[in-house]
Amino acid sequence: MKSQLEQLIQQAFDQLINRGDLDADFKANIQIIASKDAAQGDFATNVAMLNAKQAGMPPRQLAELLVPHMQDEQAVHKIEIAGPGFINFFLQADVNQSLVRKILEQGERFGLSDHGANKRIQIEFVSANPTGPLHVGHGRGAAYGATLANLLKAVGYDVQCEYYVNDAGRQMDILGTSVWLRYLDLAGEEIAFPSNAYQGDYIWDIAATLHREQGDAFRQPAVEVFKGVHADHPEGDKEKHIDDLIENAKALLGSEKYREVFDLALNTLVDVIRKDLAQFGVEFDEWFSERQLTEQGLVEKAIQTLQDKNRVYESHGALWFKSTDFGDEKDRVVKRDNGQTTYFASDIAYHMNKFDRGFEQVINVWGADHHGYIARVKAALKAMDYAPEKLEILLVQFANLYENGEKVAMSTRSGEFVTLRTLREDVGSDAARFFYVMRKADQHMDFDLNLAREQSTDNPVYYVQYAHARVCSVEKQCAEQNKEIDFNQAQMNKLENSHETDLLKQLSLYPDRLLSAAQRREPHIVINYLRELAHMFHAWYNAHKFIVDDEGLRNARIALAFAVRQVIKNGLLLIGVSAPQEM
RNA sequence: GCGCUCGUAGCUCAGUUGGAUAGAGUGUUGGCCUCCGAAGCCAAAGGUCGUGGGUUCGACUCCCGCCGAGCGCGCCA
Repeated sequence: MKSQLEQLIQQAFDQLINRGDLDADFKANIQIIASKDAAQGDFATNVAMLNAKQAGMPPRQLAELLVPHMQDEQAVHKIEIAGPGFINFFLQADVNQSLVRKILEQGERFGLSDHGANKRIQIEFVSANPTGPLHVGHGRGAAYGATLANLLKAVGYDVQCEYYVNDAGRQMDILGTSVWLRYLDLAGEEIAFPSNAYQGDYIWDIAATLHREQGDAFRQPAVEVFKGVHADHPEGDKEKHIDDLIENAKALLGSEKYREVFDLALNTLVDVIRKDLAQFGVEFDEWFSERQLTEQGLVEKAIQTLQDKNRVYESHGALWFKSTDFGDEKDRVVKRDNGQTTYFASDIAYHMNKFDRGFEQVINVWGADHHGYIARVKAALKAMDYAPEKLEILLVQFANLYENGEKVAMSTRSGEFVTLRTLREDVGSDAARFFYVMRKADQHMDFDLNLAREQSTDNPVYYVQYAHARVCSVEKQCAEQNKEIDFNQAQMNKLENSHETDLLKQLSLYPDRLLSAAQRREPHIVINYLRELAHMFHAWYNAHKFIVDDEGLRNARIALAFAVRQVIKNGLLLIGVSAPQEM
């Protein structure tokens, strides 16, 4: 409807230009909004004000000139000029009535569009280090990313979901060594477990697997393991302590066995993460390995490319990328003085690789604590002559958990964190997905556990789901009362009370809201829409009986109720929440 | 100190990218089941949109200062 009105307005401007009322090079700026108040029609435009200056006349005068040229649109019943120069459109009543049939025909396809023109777009999200199970902070990124991916698919993009597995680097060495130390403990060695190692119980589990499958094959005497190792905290430096242990582990085990322990830990955790996400309704098309970048020489290639373009220099034995030339606040090391490439170097190679794989648009969903990296990654792309605007970095703020009015304290390293699994088992997948996406992603949010758990009126998830279940219940009632549902008998023009016209209008807005949510990367728009729709439905349900004797009215109302149910289901599906028949 | 994000009802948050009288949920108060599911509905009350300037027909929205909050500023990942 909006685009039809847009055309109508453009035509009116064209005619004014033809008549000479406006200059030939006049370019109209057109905006249309859905009116909030029924007194202001169904849609309104502010074109008269927006273009008044360019037209060289007051807004109201421009509006008076435009309106006579907007008469030949069937769907429009009445056009009014109001206030400082708003033009309000009142639609014919039957415009939205025919919409109900359209929704019922299109079913799950209602609301979808081909706006994205099948453009290839990649969205990378979660990408948590596989050093432990996912926690509730990752959950928000997972829910947000998955919903955004669904939205982009819904409006016609060819979407690929990717998880970047950080399976290289020091953190992973700490993980492998943590497992090995626990294993040594199980094998009977006296082990003082480092304060900086991973403390969680899952480390014990992996160690136990290793011990069960390999017996003492990986055992080394504790004296050797701790030989020449710096003291741990608080007497010494915990970072040096763990680094020394890693060195000893590599030396004592040899590269092959070390890799075995490392891979066991890695694979176990990636598997745990994958299953966690799957049970949360989040699936990835690709699990992209960081290690693979190094092994295939892509990191070296990236650095070489920068070198060829003269974007790097040496200083203090390290290799620096001159990112300040591209908007970063300081230059960054890509290769350390010990010859190792940095995480940032991998990231450059990774992003090059994304575009080399042919994606026209790339989206990264990052935790907000990473916002400092945006400038340097974009700088790298610029330096490589890739278009930095094709990389979109969306930030997700952390969610603070609240229970009984108190903030739940969390810290990853100490092992005191609430896992995503725990949350899901606690409040349920539906509530978790709904709550995470309910708030704008770049805002801090308070996640109220008590509320999410609650199966009551307070909980907005149930509120929306309940509307869906209620319609299902009406359908059942019809069967029980032997009232056959026959939409051919429906007299849609009998839907004339304000609840019904409000609902019809709300339904008509769905495709537009979906598009807007996708374009703005703001899935919470869909949730707000569904809450509004559910509220209008509940109000209607309370005010009017659907199963009435008048066959024409009864079928019309049931048709409308079914349309509402369909749209609620479609919307819930997008955010990964179920639409139950009963609850 | 510098940078990023933010400040809207007692609380949690929206506000259609600058539009008409700033909204919803929750909480408080009071109503609505002989009726298709009360996990619902209706009503009241609650605001100097942190603050002071600026831009214009028009500002919660854009610009600047100040106050306050969170995050980031490694040859870690």
